[in-house]
Amino acid sequence: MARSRATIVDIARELGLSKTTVSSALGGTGRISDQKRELIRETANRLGYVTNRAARSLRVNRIGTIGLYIPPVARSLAFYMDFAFGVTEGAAAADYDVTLFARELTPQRAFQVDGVIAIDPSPGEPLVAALLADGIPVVSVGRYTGPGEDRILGTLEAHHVELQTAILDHLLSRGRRRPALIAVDDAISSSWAVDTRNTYLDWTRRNRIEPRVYEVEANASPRELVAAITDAVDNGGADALVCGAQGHAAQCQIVLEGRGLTLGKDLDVASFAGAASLETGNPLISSIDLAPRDYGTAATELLDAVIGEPNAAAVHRWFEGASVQLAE
Amino acid sequence: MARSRATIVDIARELGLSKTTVSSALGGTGRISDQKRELIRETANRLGYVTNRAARSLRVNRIGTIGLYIPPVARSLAFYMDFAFGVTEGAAAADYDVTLFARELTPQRAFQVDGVIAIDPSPGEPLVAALLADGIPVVSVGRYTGPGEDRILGTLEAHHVELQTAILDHLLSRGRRRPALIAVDDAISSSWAVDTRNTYLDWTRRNRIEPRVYEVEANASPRELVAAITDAVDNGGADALVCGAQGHAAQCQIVLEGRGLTLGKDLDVASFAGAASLETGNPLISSIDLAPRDYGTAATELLDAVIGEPNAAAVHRWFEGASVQLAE
DNA sequence: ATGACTTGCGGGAACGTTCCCGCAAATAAA
DNA sequence: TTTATTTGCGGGAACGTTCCCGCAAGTCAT
Repeated sequence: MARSRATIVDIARELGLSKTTVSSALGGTGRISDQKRELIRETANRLGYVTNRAARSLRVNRIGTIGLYIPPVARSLAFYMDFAFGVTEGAAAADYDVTLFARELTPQRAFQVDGVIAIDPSPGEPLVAALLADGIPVVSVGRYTGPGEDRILGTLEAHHVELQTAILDHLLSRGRRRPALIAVDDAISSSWAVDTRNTYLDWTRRNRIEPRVYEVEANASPRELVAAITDAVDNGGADALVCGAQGHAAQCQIVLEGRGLTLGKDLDVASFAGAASLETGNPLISSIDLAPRDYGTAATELLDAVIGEPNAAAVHRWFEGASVQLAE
Repeated sequence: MARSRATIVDIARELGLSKTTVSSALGGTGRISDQKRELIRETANRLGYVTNRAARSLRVNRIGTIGLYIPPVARSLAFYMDFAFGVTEGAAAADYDVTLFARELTPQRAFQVDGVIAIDPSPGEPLVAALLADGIPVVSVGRYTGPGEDRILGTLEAHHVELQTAILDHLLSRGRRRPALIAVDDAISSSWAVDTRNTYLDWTRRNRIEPRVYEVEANASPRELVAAITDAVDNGGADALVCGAQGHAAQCQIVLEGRGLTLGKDLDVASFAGAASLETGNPLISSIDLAPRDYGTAATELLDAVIGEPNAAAVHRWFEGASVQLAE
């Protein structure tokens, strides 16, 4: 297999020391003279030593790995990809590996992690429920509701309501009194989807505006999306389109400009999920940058913290990295 | 931490047997009577036993984990997401975990895997080169060229040339003699990007057709894409648009229909990367379904095979799961 | 009956760490 | 000087598996 690597005893033998000394020198523990510690470190990477995680795990009873669960319904969204890489980044900093959880995992695999991050879990998501039932530390990004929800150790949320309200208020300040919401359909009932809908409805109620909600599937074909847009503009009389799903604002732009309309003048377009390059970079489209990468590392940090004290009370933390880009 | 689980000796004690017996019963090795083997299996999952992978890894000198490397330039493409989940699926079948490799990995982490799958590596991709230099078994999906390329143990490729040629031939059979290629720009020089360009150019040469190549960035803004499409149709006189990047065909459709053109009549649109729901499902758009999920599991199977015999000659394997959907 | 062979199981070492202890030498306090 | 205390290091067990043996009892051929 992989050519056998140098171990801690190889280093010890090389220097005429004991493995205990080498171990504590490398681990930063114990009482070792500074010169000796440095010497050990040098020879360690001279010999190409890399610590055997299996042996360490066995000894310290810690896996050194966190699981990442991404719901199947959303797998095609680029947001989750960036989030995933944010997680690996944060994990590397805290010396964790990240393993991908497919939906159907055997219970076997569930125990090969110190904890898991579940992003946008649907209510009662079976995998999350199973993990909770087994006592695995779980951090939910977005709120989880369902069986075992009281065992969730940490929840990380972005200020969706405030950010989205800021965009709606901005549209209003630009004189748009008939903004329509192009929403993803209810099949995704993550707390984000729920918040989005409620924020819009509450906002219309507060401002005495008639709500216009147009539903499309998360992975809608362009045809369906165009239909929704057309419906909103022609029949609904919308003067602004607010898109829930990533990528939709870009499509709106193409459709509207194809019809000879000018963005920012005839109509406004805004995006609630504009993290990807598609929406950002267009100064005419107000959008929320969820900063998925940072979001991911924040989730890892939270998980690391709650793994540390597994029977503390549930932690709720806000992610402050998201921001809103207002048009003009 | 995780509440301590039953071990193999717990089972042995419970049944008055030795740990050796239990181990071989569970592992399917050794000589054990069938009743006893069954009895052991029963009590194992009665006690909720799950094998400690750290201990096993330590003993058998095998990690039980494969790394998955996805190039940063392409992270936003849904194709890779599906591919990744295909990998986890195949990995689970062969009892591997899958860990995500961020670009900047410490050498430490590189040794915590039995092998890695690199999808669409750019020539000389530093991470792949580093892995190869360290003797880690690497399977490349798409061809890898660059330092250490002779140490690549396996390469998996789809029949891009044949599939793409089939689409181009089909366009020609429909009377389209001026198909334009909307290609991703040269920043992505994976073998796929190279093949795509060459296939198109070779095909135009063979058929004595003037090539029309329009470059956009992989993550082009809609504005840039629209510009390229407009350019191709208005200035280039294209009668068909062939899209290299995923999602672009869908945008083409919107733009063209927005201009009052009818797909399949006034103009044809085809996609070389139509795996996502955006392109498929539209019978008017010819497209290649790369079957990313199956592609991923095939890659895992290949990796598993080459890990088995690390000093065999390099294996090249064709992925047969991709298919082409022709319009009409 | 005697020998050869098979079946069913157990003892014990080893994988590479970490961590609890112990112990000598050096230093500080008395 | 004597007595504490600190500093620097090493011995050895333990984590949970797997795997090489060995050994008794049973089966079969001679």
